[in-house]
Amino acid sequence: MKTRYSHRWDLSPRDAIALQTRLASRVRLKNAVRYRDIRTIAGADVAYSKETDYCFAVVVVLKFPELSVIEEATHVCEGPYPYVPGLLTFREAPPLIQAFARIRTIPDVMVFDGQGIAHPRRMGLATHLGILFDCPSIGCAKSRLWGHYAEPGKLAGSWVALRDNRNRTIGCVLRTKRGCRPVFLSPGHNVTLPLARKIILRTVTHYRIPEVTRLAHLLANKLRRDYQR
DNA sequence: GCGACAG
DNA sequence: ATCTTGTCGC
Repeated sequence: MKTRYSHRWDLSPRDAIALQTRLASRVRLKNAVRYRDIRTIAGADVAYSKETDYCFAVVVVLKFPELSVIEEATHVCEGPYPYVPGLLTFREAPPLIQAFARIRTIPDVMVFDGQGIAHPRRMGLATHLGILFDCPSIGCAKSRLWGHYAEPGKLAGSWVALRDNRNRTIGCVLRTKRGCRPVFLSPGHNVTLPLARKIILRTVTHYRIPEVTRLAHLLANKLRRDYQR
């Protein structure tokens, strides 16, 4: 699978921010897919090596809602963009795009370990890649980057809205498992928050993290191990 | 100046 | 995110 649009990634933080602001106008927050038509879902993640400066990207495609693995693809590269809050996309998208290039199944939805529109410029990793691939996408982060919220209920499945400074809903804080910290869900591109929540809840099995990104995360760590170390 | 800050 | 084994608790 290849991106429909592309641009440079070696931008200075200042230019990267300007690009995010420009791209933000392209986000579409309506459903481009119906829940009952979802047959495949992709999860992506990147692992890093502290000493070698290498990064290991993984994309896994699962059958939905069965969650059986259909395809896996990886990409290893060196010298990723540094981590800068708000610019995670510039660090993870380049290797992920290469991994996606090795996937032959075009997924109905993509899920990323990071934010969607719950971002200072509404351009988190999931939104940015959703736009470049022109594919419905969801951001499922383990912690907050942007927005305010009240603690969600204690029971699995309970959630509260995540809102920005102007009190607009930009996502939700979802308790996927009782006794566990919640996850931060936000629409990436071409999906509404209700649909994103429905999809993610159907993708959570025995862990706090939905299977798609959890599997990608495990595979990325395995790739780093098997590589050399 | 101080606190916040996806992975 | 990364460096890391055992271990406290349900």
